[in-house]
Amino acid sequence: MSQSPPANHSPTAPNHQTDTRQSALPKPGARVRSRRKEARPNEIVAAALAEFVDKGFAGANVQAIAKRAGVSKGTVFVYFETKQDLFKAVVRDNIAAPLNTWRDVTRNYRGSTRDLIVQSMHQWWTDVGSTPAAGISKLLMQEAANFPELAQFYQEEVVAPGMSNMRDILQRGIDLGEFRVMDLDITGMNLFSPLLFLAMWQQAMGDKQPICGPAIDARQFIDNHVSLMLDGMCHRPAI
Amino acid sequence: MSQSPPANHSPTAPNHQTDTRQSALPKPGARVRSRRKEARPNEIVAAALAEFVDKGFAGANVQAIAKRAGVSKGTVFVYFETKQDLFKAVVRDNIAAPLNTWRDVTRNYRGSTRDLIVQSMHQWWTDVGSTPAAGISKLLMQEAANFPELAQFYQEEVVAPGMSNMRDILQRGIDLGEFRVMDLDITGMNLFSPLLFLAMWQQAMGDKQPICGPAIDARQFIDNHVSLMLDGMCHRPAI
DNA sequence: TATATTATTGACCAATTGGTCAATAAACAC
DNA sequence: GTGTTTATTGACCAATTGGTCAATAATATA
Repeated sequence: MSQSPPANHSPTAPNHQTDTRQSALPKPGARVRSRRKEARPNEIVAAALAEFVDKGFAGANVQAIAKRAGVSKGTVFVYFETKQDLFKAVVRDNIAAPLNTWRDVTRNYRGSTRDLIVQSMHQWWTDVGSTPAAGISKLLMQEAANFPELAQFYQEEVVAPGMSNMRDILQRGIDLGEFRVMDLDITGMNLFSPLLFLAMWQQAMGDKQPICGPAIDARQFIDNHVSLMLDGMCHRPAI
Repeated sequence: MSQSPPANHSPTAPNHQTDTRQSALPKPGARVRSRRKEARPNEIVAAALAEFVDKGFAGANVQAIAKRAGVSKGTVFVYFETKQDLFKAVVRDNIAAPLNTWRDVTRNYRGSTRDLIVQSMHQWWTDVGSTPAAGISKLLMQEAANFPELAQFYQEEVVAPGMSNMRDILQRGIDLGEFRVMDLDITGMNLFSPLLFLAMWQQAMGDKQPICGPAIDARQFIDNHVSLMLDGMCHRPAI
């Protein structure tokens, strides 16, 4: 039996939990063939993220991914059985990390819920919305129908916890007497979706004039949005 | 020179302005070959919309599009020079119509701006957000980078007019003394993006539990959102 | 240094698919 | 009917590409 090469990957899902976003590509100067078994998966996943976000699943070219990772196409298939597996790894690896750090902001926060919301949103923008990881959202929006299991994974691992976090924040505001009572789920979506939309939009349009004229400034956008959502657009009598 | 077949298409852009969304597919019963020169482009565009929205540009299969349209692959290439041309036609044809009818609501409206906003948003949801045409947004979000000219077209023909309409509405509210002064562009985006997001989300996730648990009801979503944006989440003293 | 191990490679294969075109069948003119 | 026109077709081509695997070069070991 030709039980040939490294066969690193456990049957389905290799677990390289590392945040791939800033993993360096291999030094280009070196010998023609370099051996970097440990580092390979992350390098490949990082390269694949860029390619997939750029071209979508079907449009992405494995050879191009390999090139970005400084590796031959064969190597890619050593570490990932199929293009689909690679895609799944990309999604999985880029989803977990940011969310957890984001949720930590909510717990043991001392100030007003208004400030919590503002800070939490800025935090999210810094950690996710403005990073390549935001491309995952754009990507999944397109590919969800073709990868139902990934869609469900995303649902469970990102959407549900995210919504839960939003609910916690809103409930906190209600409990502290800051907010009036409202539907937590829908309000959470109303509150958060503009941010998500902006992130996806900027992923899609890049530096091309986003929405209109000058580029949207995320900080201004968030501050304005929170101000509207909390105080409303209508005139308010001075209290 | 073999100047062979129909050569219907003007060099670049055939102008079939019809709304393709409900154009019927050809009757399946009939002869094997039927000749329907006039109807073909719309049928093909309609079929292509579904396929492109489903699979994305690269993932879409021309043969599958042809099959959906009840036509052979060759016929598709009679009416559209390349797959890219077909894609452009799909985007162009599904963009123009809805927006105009939407803007008409704004002009000569008599009631309060609050009601105008509510009605306008429900209108948009009925005419666009809940229809297959909303898939175009999802589609462009993914393909914009690969079709810069289409992105610009979308920008000019949809985004800019849409934003302009939002500005008009907000300005109306300010002029009538209903709203406080605010940044029209950013507020317009804040106000509208949740709807766009919901439309794209439902396009992506279909009937799979959207966002959380039970399916989001668009009407409730819109009403809640408007209520928040106008009155705010914070307690208001009774006026 | 000599030998064994294994990560990496690139030539190769098979399947897919965008696109072509001569043949054909439907409509039309008479 | 007969002949002409033309919309439609499906076999076909060439290029692309996901995936394979024996050969190879980098280590590890002795």
